Amino acid sequence: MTAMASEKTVERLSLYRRLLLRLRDDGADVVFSHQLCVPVGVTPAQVRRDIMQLGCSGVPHAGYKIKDLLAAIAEMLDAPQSQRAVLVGVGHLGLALLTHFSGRWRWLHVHAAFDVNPSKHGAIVRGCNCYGLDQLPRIVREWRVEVGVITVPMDAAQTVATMLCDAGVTGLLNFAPLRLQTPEHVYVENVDLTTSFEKVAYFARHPARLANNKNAERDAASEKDRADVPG
Amino acid sequence: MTAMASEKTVERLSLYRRLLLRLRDDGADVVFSHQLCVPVGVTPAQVRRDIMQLGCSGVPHAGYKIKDLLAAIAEMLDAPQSQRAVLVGVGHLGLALLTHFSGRWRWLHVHAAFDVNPSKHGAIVRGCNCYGLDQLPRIVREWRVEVGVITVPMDAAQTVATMLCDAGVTGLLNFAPLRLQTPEHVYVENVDLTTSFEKVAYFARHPARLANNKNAERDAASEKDRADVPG
DNA sequence: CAGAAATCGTTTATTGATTCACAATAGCGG
DNA sequence: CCGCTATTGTGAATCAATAAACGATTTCTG
Ligand SMILES: NC(=O)c1ccc[n+]([C@@H]2O[C@H](COP(=O)([O-])OP(=O)(O)OC[C@H]3O[C@@H](n4cnc5c(N)ncnc54)[C@H](O)[C@@H]3O)[C@@H](O)[C@H]2O)c1
Ligand SMILES: NC(=O)c1ccc[n+]([C@@H]2O[C@H](COP(=O)([O-])OP(=O)(O)OC[C@H]3O[C@@H](n4cnc5c(N)ncnc54)[C@H](O)[C@@H]3O)[C@@H](O)[C@H]2O)c1
Repeated sequence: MTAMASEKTVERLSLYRRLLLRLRDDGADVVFSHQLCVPVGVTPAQVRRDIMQLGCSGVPHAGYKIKDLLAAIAEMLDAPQSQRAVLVGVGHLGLALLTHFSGRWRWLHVHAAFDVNPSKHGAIVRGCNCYGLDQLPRIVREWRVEVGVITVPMDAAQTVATMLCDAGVTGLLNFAPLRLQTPEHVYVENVDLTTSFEKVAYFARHPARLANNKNAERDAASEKDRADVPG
Repeated sequence: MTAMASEKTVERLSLYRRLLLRLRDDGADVVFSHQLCVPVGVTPAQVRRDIMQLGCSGVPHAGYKIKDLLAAIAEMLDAPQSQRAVLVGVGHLGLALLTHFSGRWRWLHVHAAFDVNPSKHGAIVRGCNCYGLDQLPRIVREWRVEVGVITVPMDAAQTVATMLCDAGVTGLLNFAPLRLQTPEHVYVENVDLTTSFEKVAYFARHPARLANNKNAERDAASEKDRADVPG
């Protein structure tokens, strides 16, 4: 059915979804491409193209049905049955993530957490226990866990990543400030807060703005997407 | 002197620096482009190009002086004197960030934190106090704070962003799951953990890998950069 | 000292994503 | 029922980022 989406496309779909959910809760049934483009920071054409890739069709003067879009995005992004993740490193950051994400989604469940520190073992948040690292391979294998979240200190990150990959995960969300060496088939998403911080500091100091999602506002406001036929 | 760097370039420079610091601490004096490219996930040519933009020169066969590179990166990324940031929303995530980042850099100081909840007011971490929101405009203005970190719940994020922009910050690091509306001249870096999570889940489910920094390993290993002259 | 090997600097191509442009289409008002 | 307008769908053009290519340069080795 739908072909493989690119990283950028997946990012936008995630944003569209959150926006659509809010619109739906506000009572809207349909939406136009120029409504979606502003908060995501792209042009209406980009939105239409993304929706096309989803396999959805709109109606020229009537827009897209929000229900259809949500269903199509869910089919693309969410696991058909259910998908499990584990988190390793129940420190400041790990605990914040667990608190925030546990039980938030039906289709992606944070199944367990791990830490070397025995004082962290036991129940952490509802539906998620913390174990010693020795339990990791068994639990990941038994529950067919596909996603690993790494929130251990830098020095331990590579070891943990290797354990997770060996145990069979195929996706890693890495918060440690280094690039992990992983097998070819494992997808790694690095959330590098140090880099993000340095980026903001740099651009905050430089008044000349990069294309910073700002141009889209203008585009949508004046709806430049339509051909302004010359002559 | 050095021209404005692109977002991607700044990201790579941040990574180069951390790598170079480790190499230096291990006693190295010089480095080759193919050593830097692997952990950053690019080709040697890209590394050379970045270094060129820094205004540094290497010596064929002898590599680049690590000291020079670090100095050039610091000149590009770090504020000449000192730069201040504030954080708004001392919850799980905010506290994790404060603990991690406070006092970590000479050139970028987390000067203060803010929260609506009075129980959070007072000293949080060494060198960083927490105040009520009413103090925000005054402190940001008086200390010429340039960077604001937003870790409040989604519903409060836009209000906080507006306050910060009005008070004069020119860069925002936003952890709330929405796109902020800000004046033209303010740079916003969104750290969208929900999207990151959904991305990993998606690609973990899809064995066909995207260009995921993996090809660079091969390139560097076999040093394909050199012309393999045909005939 | 000469020739080989490695590495840099830079120009040129490639790639992939985004935007533009506009024909096709459907609602809407008279 | 008929133009009129707003909006979609999509091929072509543009753009930015990356990789390839290769001559120039320097060290190293015999
Ligand atoms: N907290 C932040 O705001 C922040 C910002 C940027 C980067 N990071 C990175 O995120 C990671 C975690 O940061 P943090 O602030 O939560 O650190 P933290 O010290 O609060 O927590 C680390 C946790 O990992 C556990 N741990 C240590 N070694 C382990 C191992 N081998 N296996 C399993 N668990 C182990 C520790 O017991 C601790 O509970 C670090 O790599 C840090 O560089 C954090
Ligand atoms: N914690 C995570 O792992 C995580 C993950 C994804 C996204 N986020 C986002 O990060 C933000 C913070 O998450 P959190 O887990 O730290 O939440 P939290 O509830 O633990 O902390 C929020 C803090 O903000 C304060 N606050 C509320 N309204 C405020 C206002 N108007 N002005 C100043 N302070 C205010 C609260 O008192 C609280 O201390 C949220 O937007 C959340 O969606 C967090």
